[in-house]
Amino acid sequence: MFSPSTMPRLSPAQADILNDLPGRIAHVSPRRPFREPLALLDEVVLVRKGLLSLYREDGVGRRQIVALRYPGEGIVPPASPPFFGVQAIVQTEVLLCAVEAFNGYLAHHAELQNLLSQRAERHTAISYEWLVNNGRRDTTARVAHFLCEAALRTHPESASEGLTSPFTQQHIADVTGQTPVNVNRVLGDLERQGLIKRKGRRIDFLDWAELQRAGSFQAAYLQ
Amino acid sequence: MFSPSTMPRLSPAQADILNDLPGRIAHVSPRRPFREPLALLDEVVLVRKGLLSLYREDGVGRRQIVALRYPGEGIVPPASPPFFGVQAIVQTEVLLCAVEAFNGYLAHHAELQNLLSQRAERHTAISYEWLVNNGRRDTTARVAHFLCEAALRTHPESASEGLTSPFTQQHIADVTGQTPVNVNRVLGDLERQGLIKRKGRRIDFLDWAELQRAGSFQAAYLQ
DNA sequence: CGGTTGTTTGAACTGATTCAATCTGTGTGG
DNA sequence: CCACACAGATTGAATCAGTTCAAACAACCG
Repeated sequence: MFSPSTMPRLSPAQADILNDLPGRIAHVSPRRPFREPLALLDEVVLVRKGLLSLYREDGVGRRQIVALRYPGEGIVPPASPPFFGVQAIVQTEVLLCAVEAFNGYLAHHAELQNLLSQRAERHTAISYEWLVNNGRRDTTARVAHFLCEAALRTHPESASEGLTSPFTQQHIADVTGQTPVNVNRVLGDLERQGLIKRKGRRIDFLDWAELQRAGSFQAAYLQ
Repeated sequence: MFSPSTMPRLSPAQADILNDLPGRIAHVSPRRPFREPLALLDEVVLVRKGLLSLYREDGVGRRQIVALRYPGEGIVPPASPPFFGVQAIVQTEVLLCAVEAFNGYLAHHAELQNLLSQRAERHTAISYEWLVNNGRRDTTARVAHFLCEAALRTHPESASEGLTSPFTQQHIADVTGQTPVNVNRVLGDLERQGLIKRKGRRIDFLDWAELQRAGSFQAAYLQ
């Protein structure tokens, strides 16, 4: 079920269309890649529950997560074989919809077209922001920024309180371009600075304003 | 004039459509930003000659170039005010086309739709690749990679020979997320390693295969 | 309970930044 | 044709952020 209540920025009308879409449900385990890079991807993938990552691997086996797909978001397979792989961050439920069927719907539902172009625009904005993050900010800012973004993307209305992080420190390292060891130290720093408080997977934000400042985070790019 | 001969990956039919597009020609100087971040951008921008950069600025004034637009490529303004700025790398000639007029053409020319979605796909691929570059590769690889990409995007057929670089070392630093000082050292290293040879703006590739290896460059993502 | 996955910590090392100075090339005006 | 200005390139020395390697620890699960 696609539902506006659990999926930020999804209108009821848009949810209805997604629920009408033909296709099959699949469950994706975080353990192994769902699709390897360059493997055939001939269906539109829509996340219903959980969280997917798109990643690239460098020649040397160093992994970089290049995008995330939260519930209500999806992946439209490129015309040429995709150079990225897909792997779940947590146990994930997806709707797989044949490209032709999807395009059929697309042609007749302006609302779906809108949704798609909005999402594309937003994902582009996020890519650019990540580029700034990895290119121009120090590791502390990168992690702080990522935490802010993750909280806002999961539940915008209560982002300032924190999030129950689905990510391992390795994941955060793969997004922010560092080693898991350093991510650990940075998280420790943020905690010592009184910006966050960790208990298990839960990360409470103790000072939302200051955390955003530490990450040079400005929510505008998420629209 | 949009022409397949000077614009890689542009079919004659696509060139015809672009040449039919209504709009005004403008000349953009590399000195100052064409559009500041968040400034109104209500026209489609199409590069006819030259080279544009899309950039973001961090709070601290550190600049990151997030995308480049070569001749035949363009910028479709996002629905919300763009969080990126636009600045020319060299003196550039653009066609500015009102969004409504452009959308009118778009609705009636499948070929233009194809062009647009191909380009969008390609630009996404490049963003992801840059993310890997900045996140996971050392500075030498980043510069080598960037040189390979730049040569291929300007003249695919003779990329292996090198390029007449329109970029200052500052530009390369802004793309690859480092300091211009270090870019200088890296270029020196590449030259000392016998991979490139510089005379002024001209960069000759002495060992195309090895340069690609040094940059973990695999052209597939450019399709 | 043993195995696996993830987190935490320490110590040594190194690549890249920073800051500052110098050098080179190009264009402009006298 | 020279003098000057300016943008960009080059080099050196000191510093530091982040990596690497290695090991211990904690939490979770069948």
